[in-house]
Amino acid sequence: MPVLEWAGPGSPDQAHLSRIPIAFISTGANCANKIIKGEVVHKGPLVNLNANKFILKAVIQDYDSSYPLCQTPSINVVLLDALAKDFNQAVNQGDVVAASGFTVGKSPTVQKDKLHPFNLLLSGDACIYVFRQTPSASRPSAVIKESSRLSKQVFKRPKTPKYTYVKLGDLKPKCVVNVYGVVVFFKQPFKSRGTDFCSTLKITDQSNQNISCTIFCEKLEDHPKIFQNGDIVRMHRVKTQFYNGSIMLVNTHGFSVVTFDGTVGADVEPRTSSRFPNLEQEDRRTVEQLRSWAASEGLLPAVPSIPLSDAQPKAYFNLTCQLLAKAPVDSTCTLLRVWDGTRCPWSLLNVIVEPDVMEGPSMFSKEREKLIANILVYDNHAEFARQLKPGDFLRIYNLRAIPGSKKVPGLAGSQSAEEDHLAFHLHGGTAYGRGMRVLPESSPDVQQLKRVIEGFLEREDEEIDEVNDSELLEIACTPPESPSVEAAKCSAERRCSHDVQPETLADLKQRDRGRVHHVRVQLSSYEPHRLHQALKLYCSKCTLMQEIPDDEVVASLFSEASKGSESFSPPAWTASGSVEVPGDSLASPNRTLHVHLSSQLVYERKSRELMFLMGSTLEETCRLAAGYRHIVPVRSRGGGLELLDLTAPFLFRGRKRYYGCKRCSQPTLKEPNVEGDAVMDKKVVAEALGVQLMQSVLLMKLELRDATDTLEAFLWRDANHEIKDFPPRGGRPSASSSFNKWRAERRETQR
DNA sequence: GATTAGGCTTAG
Repeated sequence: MPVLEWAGPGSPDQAHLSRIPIAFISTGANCANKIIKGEVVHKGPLVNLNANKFILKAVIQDYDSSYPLCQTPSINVVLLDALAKDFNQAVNQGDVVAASGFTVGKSPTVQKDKLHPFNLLLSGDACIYVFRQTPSASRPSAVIKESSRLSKQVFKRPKTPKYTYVKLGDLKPKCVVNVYGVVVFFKQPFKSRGTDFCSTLKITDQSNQNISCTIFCEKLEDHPKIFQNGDIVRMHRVKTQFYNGSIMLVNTHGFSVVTFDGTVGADVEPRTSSRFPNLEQEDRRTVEQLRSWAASEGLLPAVPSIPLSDAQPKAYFNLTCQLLAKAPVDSTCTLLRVWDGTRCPWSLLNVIVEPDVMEGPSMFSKEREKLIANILVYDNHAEFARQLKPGDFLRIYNLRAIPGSKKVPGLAGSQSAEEDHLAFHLHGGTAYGRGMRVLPESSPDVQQLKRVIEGFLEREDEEIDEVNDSELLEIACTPPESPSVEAAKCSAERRCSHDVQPETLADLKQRDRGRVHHVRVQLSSYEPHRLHQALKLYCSKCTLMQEIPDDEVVASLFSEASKGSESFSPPAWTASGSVEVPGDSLASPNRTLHVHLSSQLVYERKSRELMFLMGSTLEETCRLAAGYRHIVPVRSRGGGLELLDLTAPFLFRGRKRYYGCKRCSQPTLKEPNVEGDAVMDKKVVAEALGVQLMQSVLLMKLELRDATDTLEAFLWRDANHEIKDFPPRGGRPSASSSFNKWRAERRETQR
């Protein structure tokens, strides 16, 4: 029996089913023709046991406001198979449901969860009715609206549950409550040692009690969205506990939180991930009362953060800024290049990283560089920084300005920071709320920041125009071969010096191919917009151009290759061994990593030169690549070993990856010839493996236009660097595929 | 399926 929607007037307890309060449920009670009704305060994941066998656990809290909230009975509900699947699709946490046709069993978890001593089992003929708050807007497609059983019944829209809030001075131990409070201390969510993220905050209200709260949630979006002290939080279903002699709050089943700006007079805009934040007029009143009380107590800081122009040496401060670019420095440190439109009066530390590891522009105009602060973020924050994108607006908490730092890490390890320079560090750890968060564009502080930045950009544009004009004038006035009066007059053009007559695009297209042309055109578009996306793989043998595969694709090829558990015998020239890698869950069981080394190299004590690796993930391969000169991933197939699909790199060398051409390679597993003093390199390995090595090249596609026609042009040449394990995200394939098409046509016309 | 943290500066 599927999950049925329950909408319209009436309620199931008026039908042939009579409602039984959750408190009365027991194995002795007659539950035939009984219905229970309540709110889903917890919805567990849908677990697939095997083919078409599913289980889902939920907790339903009695839908009866006559109980004090901390005594309202809740019961575990176990749903099986089709019903579990339908429930998973159609019901959300917070929905009100009714259930019939259930059986009652003893709850095996009563000692731990302190919920109802019995649980409900729903399968087969059992039925769940869902009440929808906004039936037209959010009806899930899986929900079947009417059925023979439902059509006879008329249901009543229940009243929205009315929440009561306990003042922080009235908290009693071991109760589940709803509270409001003004934030006086907070930490952004950080990864706990368990499975969840943890938020720590301290709140207060008119009763002048400071109450510590700890929130554990797996998902970041379920955590309170606190931007600064003075923000107001409303929390539903937190439980009170005694710790160190005082009462504190921890979230419990059905927890939800809404945060509001604490500024008197600001809009009462809820910050929440909940689709139905359930905001009543009374909530607005409460927020406004707390705001004016907090203002009178001086709880809202005068400024949310300090601009770069006011940064003082040795001080810790909060910074609101925009991320312009970022780059990993080493495994524990990431560089964030940020600005807030103001200029720090101290000269700032310059951190040098390779341009190709920089995400975002690697250079800015001279004027803008003066406003950019380099921030080194460490440890847990470097990990968080991975998910940031250039353009994001950030608030960085407890940032430290360090004067005259002597050393900076990574590539610049030997680079000494000059005296009197100011370095910005976000140290590891969360002490004093240290951390960062992305602010939404709608936030008033971001709006203010954008105004300052836009003011700078406008001035910069004007200055660039002036610079360009004068540069062009200089070029135009410098006589090339034959100075002409006309060239000197025309200051807005660059001229080339060769003597091929310009022609129109329409004419050019009529001409035979293979000639050199000279055109005067406008650039109407180009791609890619980021240099790293211009990096492609190119086979010099067959001229195939292809995109660097996405890390996700490569990772899936590795995981696919590690699944095969066929028996195999490694080539006779190898020395082999294996390692058991413990799996971290049922879904990822133990794996075996097989390592094959060349016996010859082992004999010559050069075992770190080359390793054939089988059963590893992409991540493990990258990690091992730090300790081996060459790593070749392999898989078992047909009783032997073979290379992975050539979409994946066939060779890892340190952070560099090498790819083979799918068309031109004839992969085989042979021992590379490294006799005597021969040096092993990518070419030796590729040759032994029958792989046609692909080169890395830069390719840009330009869309040219003049009055007569348009034309695609390719700009390409050898890339001066090799492919490293930075993610080639967002590279659009169109440039390489249209390049391939062009080459194919060109070959056709040359025949 | 319980556990996580329980503010209070890194030491680059």
